[in-house]
Amino acid sequence: MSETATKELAEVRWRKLRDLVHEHGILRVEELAAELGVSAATVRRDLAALEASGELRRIHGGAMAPERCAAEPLFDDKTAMAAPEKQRIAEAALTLVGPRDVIYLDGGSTTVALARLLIPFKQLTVVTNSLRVAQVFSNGGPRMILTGGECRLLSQTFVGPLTRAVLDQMHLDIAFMGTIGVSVQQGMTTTDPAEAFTKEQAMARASRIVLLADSTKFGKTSFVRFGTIDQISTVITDKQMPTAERKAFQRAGVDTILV
Amino acid sequence: MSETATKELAEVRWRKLRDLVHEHGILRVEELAAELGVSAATVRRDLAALEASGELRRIHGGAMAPERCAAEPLFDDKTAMAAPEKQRIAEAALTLVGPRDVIYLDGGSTTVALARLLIPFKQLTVVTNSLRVAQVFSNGGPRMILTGGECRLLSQTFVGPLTRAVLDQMHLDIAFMGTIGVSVQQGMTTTDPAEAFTKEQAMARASRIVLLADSTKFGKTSFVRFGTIDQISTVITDKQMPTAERKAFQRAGVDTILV
DNA sequence: GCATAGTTAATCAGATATGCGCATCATTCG
DNA sequence: CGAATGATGCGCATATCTGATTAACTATGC
Repeated sequence: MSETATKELAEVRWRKLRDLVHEHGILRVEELAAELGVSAATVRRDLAALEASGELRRIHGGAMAPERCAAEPLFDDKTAMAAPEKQRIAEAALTLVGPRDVIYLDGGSTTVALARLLIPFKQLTVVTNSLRVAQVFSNGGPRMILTGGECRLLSQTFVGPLTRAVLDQMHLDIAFMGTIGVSVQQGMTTTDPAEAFTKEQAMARASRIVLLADSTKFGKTSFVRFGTIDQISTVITDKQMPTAERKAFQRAGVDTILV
Repeated sequence: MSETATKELAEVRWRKLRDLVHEHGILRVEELAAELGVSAATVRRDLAALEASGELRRIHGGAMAPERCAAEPLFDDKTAMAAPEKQRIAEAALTLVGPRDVIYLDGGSTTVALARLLIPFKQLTVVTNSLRVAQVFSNGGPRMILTGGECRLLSQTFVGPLTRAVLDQMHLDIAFMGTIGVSVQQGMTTTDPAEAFTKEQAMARASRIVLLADSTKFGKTSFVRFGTIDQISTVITDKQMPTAERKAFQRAGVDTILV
């Protein structure tokens, strides 16, 4: 309630911070510190808070506006440097695939890693809505079927009602799904309704649903739900998966593979 | 107050890297290092990360854009063959497109050339069954809808019955078609029945059908017919088009554009 | 088939950024 | 007035990034 104008309130600084990052797209910590007249430590604390509420994205040395990375062909919310976990998750996923299965590969960098491992298995049939996955197989590999639909640039996937017409006609042995967030209460969530619709279509056609999600995805909730955890047959993640979530998944009867 | 004294953030460098590779198609590590002002080791690390997320492909000595790395010999041979004519044909085709049209781009190198010209026209809707066309627009461009279907490696297109479900639901202002051969007697022919089926589906939905074919295609006949010349509204070709065919097309009421 | 040149992966050292604990300062409330 | 609460800044330990060096690998020529 007090109006001491000597030092601006934290809320005011946060607002400025949001605007600065929004305007410049990308800024380093020291620039923000100089602009706001506070120390780098404070800026880091602020950035941590704002990242937790999803208003920006922290990167080494600074911060980025989330819509800036949306404009770029970044199709994963996390930095590409988190690759080793994704690679191990993909390798574990490979063991679930039978030699002549029909499998679905959702969009996301983890499924791209899996796709690369699948190139030698020519007897497989891979259904996907991901342009990146299609590129992986464009030199040869399994039989590939693309769902079609409208291209969503951010995720490099084809989504929307048109997808349904294709997916309706097929049966899938395993659907390997990615997600933005997954939690016990909210299930699996993603940012785009059309994306969620297409994910639902694929999962509805699959005998088994396997969620590929590194541990940072757990407890997160995005905008649109596309499934609940009891739909999941198996989840493959890394050892940093929170213990609480782990127990909840066990209770829900979900096989959990930690890599 | 802006100074370039501080080193740019890694994210900025990645963005430049993506743009450079997409622009040049293929680049050496040392060229990238010089352009970005960092060491070759850093470039290699960046390339590894970007490859892991499928945004480019590494090759010995450098990196390639994904749309060029799928070096299907036949497809690229066709690209190299008569490239200047194809470019001029594409430029002529561009003049037929209205600002908010819904157009179909068939597979083939000429349609890829046209697609490149269409990138600035964000208000267009482009429907295609060509992976190459999809890759052209993957960094932004018109609204893009991919038909889906089974991937035919040789032509890098998606074909077959599944395509029908998607195409059935839409209307196209102009369908820009490629072909293997076209003759007055046999009409337009191609090598693959599934490919032909998909071409028929697209043409059936289009108000106008524009054939993009360099002069070497005339008089040739391939395996499967997918249309007759009286279905064609306009044909765009080069000045070496045989005179006999030219007259026959005129008699059939086909507009002929020679470039 | 071997040798050579060029390229890459692995490793280490230096620089920079980050997270955490603690001290300081301001504000609030008893 | 004094203690409690909370925000801020500083210093240090840790983590991450970058560049250089070297060994292993690959492609090409002979």
